[in-house]
Amino acid sequence: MLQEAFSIGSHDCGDCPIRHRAVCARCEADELELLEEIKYYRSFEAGQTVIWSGDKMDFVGSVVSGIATLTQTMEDGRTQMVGLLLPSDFVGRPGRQGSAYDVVATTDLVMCCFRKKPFEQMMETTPHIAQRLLQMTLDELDAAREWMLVLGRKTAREKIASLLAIIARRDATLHLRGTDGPLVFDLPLTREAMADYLGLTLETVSRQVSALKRDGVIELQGKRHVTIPDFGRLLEEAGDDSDGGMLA
Amino acid sequence: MLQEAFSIGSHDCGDCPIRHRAVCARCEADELELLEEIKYYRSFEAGQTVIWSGDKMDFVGSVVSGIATLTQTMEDGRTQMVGLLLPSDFVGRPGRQGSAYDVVATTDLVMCCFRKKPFEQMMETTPHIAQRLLQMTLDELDAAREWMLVLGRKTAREKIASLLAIIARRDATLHLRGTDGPLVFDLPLTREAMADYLGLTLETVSRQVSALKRDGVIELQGKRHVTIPDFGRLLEEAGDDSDGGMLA
DNA sequence: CAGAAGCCTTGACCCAGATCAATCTCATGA
DNA sequence: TCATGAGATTGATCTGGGTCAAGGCTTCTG
Repeated sequence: MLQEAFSIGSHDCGDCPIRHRAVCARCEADELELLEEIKYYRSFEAGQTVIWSGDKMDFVGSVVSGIATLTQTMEDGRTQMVGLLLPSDFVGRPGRQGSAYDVVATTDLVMCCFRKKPFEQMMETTPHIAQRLLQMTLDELDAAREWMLVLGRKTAREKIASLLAIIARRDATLHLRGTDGPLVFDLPLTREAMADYLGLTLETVSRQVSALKRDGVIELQGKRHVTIPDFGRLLEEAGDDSDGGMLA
Repeated sequence: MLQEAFSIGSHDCGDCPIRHRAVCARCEADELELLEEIKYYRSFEAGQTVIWSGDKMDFVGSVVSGIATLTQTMEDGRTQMVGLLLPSDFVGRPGRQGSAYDVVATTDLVMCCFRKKPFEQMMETTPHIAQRLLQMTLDELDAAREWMLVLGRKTAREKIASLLAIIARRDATLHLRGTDGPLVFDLPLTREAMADYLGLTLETVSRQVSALKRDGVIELQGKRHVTIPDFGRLLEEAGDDSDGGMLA
């Protein structure tokens, strides 16, 4: 648990099959020592706002445990979720002033933070870190662009299926499982949060979830426990034979 | 013109008021010398595909002149534009294998390219470059996320206004003008391309452009020459008092 | 100059998803 | 135990934007 916090982001070290793990002793040893000195922890309760849009943001950091959402809001209240932060995800922009989004804790949340100034200085003396952050940011950019396709061109049913596929895949890789057998996981989002993610209303989300359940694409125990009997089928429903990279 | 090619991306050097310029002698002198040795040029005609989704991508580079689009396509043909590449924009992902999108030249296009391997080696020995790329990628990520709000939550009219605002602003800053007086520029996109950008059909784009014209928000000479008499009014129509950062 | 090919515009109609509203479920706690 | 309230579901109805279709405007080409 403590170990996780040493990571500055999702994992991707070449031949290592593990991605999205919060820690990998082999390739992060150097970062670990460097970051040790300037790090500290912050905890948030479910529902708490971690960062307000427009905040100064004097730190960067990564999620240790829990889930947070990244949202943008218009003056009239319309909101769009633009990212989901899961354990090992990085928050903040070295070299930039403020935040453009609200970051809200969806569950209880622990973050490992680094004061921004020292972190930036460290980036200059440790090229490895800048490159690592670049890789992570490129991944996020790919994910955001993939999501643009979902938002712009998919139907409500496809949107729901896409979101479920992404969460299911991420959950599976996080637990070092493949996507062959049935997948079981807990939905970390309310219907309303899903709607904000998908550019829909919560009623439409509810209807489409019910429809997917009725059609046997998913099974529900309660409102949050989801079973995907056939992941390939879900991908078809998502209109997506390729990868659902969001959160990747 | 040749000078522009030395740049590896949009400009942002602190107190310098110039952004989005392709070159800035002051702060890029070091990059210039380093990159000189491994760069070469490629030209494309309007309509040509620069990179196919899935290509190996053995180079990275930046746009010198002309415009290209970044698009994703579903198997059934639905397409979503996920980015617009204007002069000084960077293309490619150091450290990554292939491209996830199609890159298509919208106008005649000149790119300044660097073979990927040497470029990556150079990144390791020249931390400045990785950091610069990180800044650019963070900007792109912000832009992509801002666009997610447009795609997910805005009406057709607001979408059109948002796109026009973004192009107008980028055009103004590129020519070192403010956004106070009337803005005049050429639309670099067909109605169909706009539709692909906005997640709409070309008919809806046409209707809403006509409506904005009828309501005096924009003026049109021909189909492509646009005049924005009041930029603030346009931003209101976009549902957006803050910045339209896409392409920023 | 005529014809053709690309774009663009406009109209008529339709439907997926929004909106409005009622009800249900279930966890919490007095 | 029951009241409370936050989420979720479901139904009825409406509407913004999609779909289909018919021209219109330019720019090439022969």
